Amino acid sequence: MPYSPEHKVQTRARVVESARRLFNRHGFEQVTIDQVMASAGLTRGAFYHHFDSKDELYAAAVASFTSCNPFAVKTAQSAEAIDDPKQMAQMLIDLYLSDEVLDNIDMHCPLYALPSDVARAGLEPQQAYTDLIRGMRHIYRVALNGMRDADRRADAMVSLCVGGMVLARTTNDPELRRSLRASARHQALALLKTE
Amino acid sequence: MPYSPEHKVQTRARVVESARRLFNRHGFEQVTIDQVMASAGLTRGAFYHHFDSKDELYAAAVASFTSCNPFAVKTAQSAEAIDDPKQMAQMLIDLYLSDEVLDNIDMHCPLYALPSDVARAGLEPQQAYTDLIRGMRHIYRVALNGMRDADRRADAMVSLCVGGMVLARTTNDPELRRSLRASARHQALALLKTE
DNA sequence: TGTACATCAGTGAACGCGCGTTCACTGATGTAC
DNA sequence: TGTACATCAGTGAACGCGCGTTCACTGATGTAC
Repeated sequence: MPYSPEHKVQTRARVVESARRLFNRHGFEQVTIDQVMASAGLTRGAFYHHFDSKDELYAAAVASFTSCNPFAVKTAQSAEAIDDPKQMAQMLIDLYLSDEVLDNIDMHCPLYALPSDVARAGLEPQQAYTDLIRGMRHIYRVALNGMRDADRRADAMVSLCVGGMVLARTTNDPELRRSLRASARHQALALLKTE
Repeated sequence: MPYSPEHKVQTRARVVESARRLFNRHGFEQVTIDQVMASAGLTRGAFYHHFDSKDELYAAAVASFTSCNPFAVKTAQSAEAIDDPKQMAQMLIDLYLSDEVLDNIDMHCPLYALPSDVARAGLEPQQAYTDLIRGMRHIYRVALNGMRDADRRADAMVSLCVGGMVLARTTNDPELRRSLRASARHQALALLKTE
């Protein structure tokens, strides 16, 4: 029994994490297996000891979005236990649309990092995205609990956050990048607070 | 002087239109020159009589977004002349987030059809996107003319429309697709109407 | 404790296909006479 | 009006590179004795 049983598991996790980062930055199709393996400190050939195909790597990377994404469902699950869900939602909105996150691609949420890639991809990535969206919405629903139109407002807050960041990433005009996110943030916070 | 002078111009336009449609549907990198030319009723070799490279085709296709996009700047330019800008904005919101448009990929606005592609692309596509965003925002600004927070609200309306459609395209859950767009629509209309 | 062994993660050369690009050619068209 | 010609849009075979995948191998590791 060569190598400890966790050895392979850890290596695989390292490969998936490299893939997740590279996919987030460059998109699925633009990233090669060589790049992923090199980024994990390995060479091409080892890849097929861990995955049957590149498609299987998509699935694994996308599955890891849920747990790796800094804004993800994890947070959603503990949202109800937190002292002040409203304050938590406010922090999430501020962080999500912040300069700090926009300027650091590795922190980008997959929801705006590769939406058109996922729209064209298979069922598994779309399922993972569905979970992400529901998780984010859940945080806002908890924060709005009992208020008028809570569900509808939570939906709109998700669209505002993701829409603001998607658009900011597609334009090279600094003022437009700033303005869109500031307005999305302001409106999302207004939906959180009024009445 | 073989062929009429417009012959080449028309052929080129046909190629660009094929490219625009295919890019909108599959993304930049997933579409081959063979596909574009076949879709325009030509063969591979003719491509290089019209373009120096595939990159030049991106630029041409993206430049054509502005004029071809069913929601684009064209409309924006005439918005001020229209009888009721508010009604026009409402129609745009309803159409933009409608089932009819979601179910017909060729009608999809590039803003949500290939945002992550453009975020990774060069300056020209991003410039074309900047124009599209400004054009859409302009319609809403005109509609909100004189109202409190008009600019901020117009920004938020753009993020809501694009965000709602981006998210709807990434999930395969019918109820989530419906809910996100309905809420975005409701909230955008509320921003248009209140006070 | 030390040594031979079995296992299997990792290596890197090789293969084959697809796609962007090139190029020698064909043939449809407008013009000159 | 009819015919020879020049032009150049369009053709399709060929090239070369990159990338996903395969495969025979190497060598690091834990185990048995």
